[in-house]
Amino acid sequence: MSRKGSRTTVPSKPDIRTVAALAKVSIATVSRTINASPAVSQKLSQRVWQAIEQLNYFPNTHARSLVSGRSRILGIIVENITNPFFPELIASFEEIAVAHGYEILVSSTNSNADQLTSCVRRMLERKVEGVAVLTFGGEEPVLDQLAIHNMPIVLAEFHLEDPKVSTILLDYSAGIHAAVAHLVELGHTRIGFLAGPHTLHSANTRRNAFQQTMQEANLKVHKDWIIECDHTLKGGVAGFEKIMALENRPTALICSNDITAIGVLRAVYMAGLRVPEDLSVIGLDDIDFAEFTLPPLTTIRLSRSELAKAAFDALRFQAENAANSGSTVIQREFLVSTSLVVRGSTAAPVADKPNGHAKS
Amino acid sequence: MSRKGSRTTVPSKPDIRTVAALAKVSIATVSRTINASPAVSQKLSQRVWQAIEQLNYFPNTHARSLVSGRSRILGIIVENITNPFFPELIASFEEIAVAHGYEILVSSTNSNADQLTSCVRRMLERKVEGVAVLTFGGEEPVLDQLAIHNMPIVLAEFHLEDPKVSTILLDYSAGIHAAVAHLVELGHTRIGFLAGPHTLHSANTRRNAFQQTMQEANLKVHKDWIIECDHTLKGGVAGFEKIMALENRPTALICSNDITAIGVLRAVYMAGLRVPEDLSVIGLDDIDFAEFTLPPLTTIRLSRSELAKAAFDALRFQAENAANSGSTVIQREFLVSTSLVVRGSTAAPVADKPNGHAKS
DNA sequence: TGGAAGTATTCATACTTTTGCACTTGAACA
DNA sequence: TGTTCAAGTGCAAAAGTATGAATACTTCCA
Repeated sequence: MSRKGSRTTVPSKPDIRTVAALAKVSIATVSRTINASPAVSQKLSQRVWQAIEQLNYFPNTHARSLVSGRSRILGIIVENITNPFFPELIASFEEIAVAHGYEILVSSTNSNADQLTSCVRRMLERKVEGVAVLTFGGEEPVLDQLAIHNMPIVLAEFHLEDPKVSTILLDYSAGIHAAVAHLVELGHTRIGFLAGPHTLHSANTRRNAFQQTMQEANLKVHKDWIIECDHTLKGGVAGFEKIMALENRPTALICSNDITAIGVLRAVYMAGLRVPEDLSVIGLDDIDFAEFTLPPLTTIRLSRSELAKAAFDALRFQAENAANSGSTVIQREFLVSTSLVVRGSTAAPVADKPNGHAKS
Repeated sequence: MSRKGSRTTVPSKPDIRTVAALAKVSIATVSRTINASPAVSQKLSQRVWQAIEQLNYFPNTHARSLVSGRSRILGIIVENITNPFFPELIASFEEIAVAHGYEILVSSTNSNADQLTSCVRRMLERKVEGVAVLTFGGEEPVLDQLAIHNMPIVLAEFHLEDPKVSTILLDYSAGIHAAVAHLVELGHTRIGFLAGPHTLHSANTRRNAFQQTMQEANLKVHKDWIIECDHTLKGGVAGFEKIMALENRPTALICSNDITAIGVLRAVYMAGLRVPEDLSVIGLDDIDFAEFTLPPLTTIRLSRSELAKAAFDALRFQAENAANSGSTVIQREFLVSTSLVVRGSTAAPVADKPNGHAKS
């Protein structure tokens, strides 16, 4: 309705010109003031800021991005926002990003290739300055789309030979090592592992870390004691049923994620057995909920905030470097560690019979 | 580095000019083609689309928003993304928005006024076309910021007299009515309610709905049986402890949200009692997790997808109306209903003693 | 007082797209 | 053949900001 110049009754949408007029300077000076350019004198700067506040002005980000080529938006793609692991991650990522003046664009793929394609496309359209792909799946193919456009990317647990791609390595060994040590200390030697789907990088890394740790501890891992589940509650239930079907059962179970462990908790209860008396259970992730299960879950903590920070740093290094015509060598590998949180789902095994009916 | 004209080896970032050149038309025609203007002939349209695909071109959204004044971004502000209620809501909202060509900006306030201010500001800066404020809290003051800028807003359970503000009413009565009927049918007459904090609109509406339903069912509600909690797991535990401290206890408990109910489940177990034998428990929300508690939680379902749809519709009506110089009257009130989901946390009360030790 | 040497400010252009208006073209009609 | 009209295209001016180059203003010294 009202074009420029018709600043009528409503004080709506002041632009940089309005500010310039009020402060009696040129728009260039206003722009430099806002961007804290050292080329503007104290005196003027003050006058300009005063005008800005008086008008309640803020710059139009679209115009800014258009001319500067920088959107100050970061993308974060997760597998499924409904999985309690991710909201915490997103929250941390948002907090850090906002603190550094970035906006974030969240998208979940639901492990669906089409959705991934769609959100990669949308991020490209919005000209994000970098994308954190924290799906833990094997979506490399689609990532090419991003790489082609020379977009900074950060991946978890997957390495890609491209100068714009950074990697976050999750060091499970510390946490798993502590978990095994904890179980051994309690007297366990028969320790099983409920693995995640072999299509997930993270699941494989976790399983490998477990096997290596057990080897180092000189503990034999029975083949039947490593069971592939699907990282869901139902998967945990199914996994435990497979354990129950065994002649020769483990007395402790480490699960590839907390959700699976909670499924096991449920299944044990339904089978009329008890955790931790009849079976010790350890999860992985330490989602918020782990503290409130029955019994509270002993678990290997994977810090979402550390992960988020690593992802943000990786992206920022790239973005900032790109902005400064950059050719400096930048850090492209980040490490996030894990640790054990002992709660109520682990205890000493019953002495003799290893199949859970010992006490009777 | 490379200004316009230097389209070198790399086929990066084709712009509308590139397309126009390849299709041998003016950029205006390209623009009209993309925006499906009827003024462009079939023949040219085809040629243009071919060029677009060949170049893998997509328009610069920043330039678009700058000139058109429409960002095609919607904001959604939630209280805490870590609360399992919200991710589902966000996921639904995102799905609908993306399907309609909108992008979404998510932000959580963590019930912190500063954070709310900050994210309102950011949304204003990014020129979102509307904001869904689904915090269920009492943040009216800050909303002025949005209203001042003539921003379409949709609120849950709160009415604001502003033509740009729409409201979603949550109809708890259906669900609560069914819940009470279900309990009565099982034989309960002594029904308590664990309310949420009185500072939350939603908590008040829920409590009121409960009281009214009870009145209609001719059931007396003992004052002590309505206890204010804080919608957290710990709140549920604390609430149950207050119930236990009573001489005269209810045999069934309806909780203002699922998290509280899960806290009760835990507290009951710790007290050496059992759900549902010693106490029937009903939640509200039906978060994903409710299905997997021990026992599975009977709860009043509040459909997140319906809520998301209502929020999106409200915003779209406003945005579209604003875009078309609009003066048509638009719908500004939306209703979302609730329903009962019966699972394992409800059963007939024990016959005599109402204090949970009946069986002994 | 004239001018050099900085420093502070403004000018002008660029970023990419949309859109009102003007123009071309060909057909229909007198 | 000349005129009118409509449909289809193109031209050019926005939109709000950033920034290199050019100019105006200091300050200081000879």
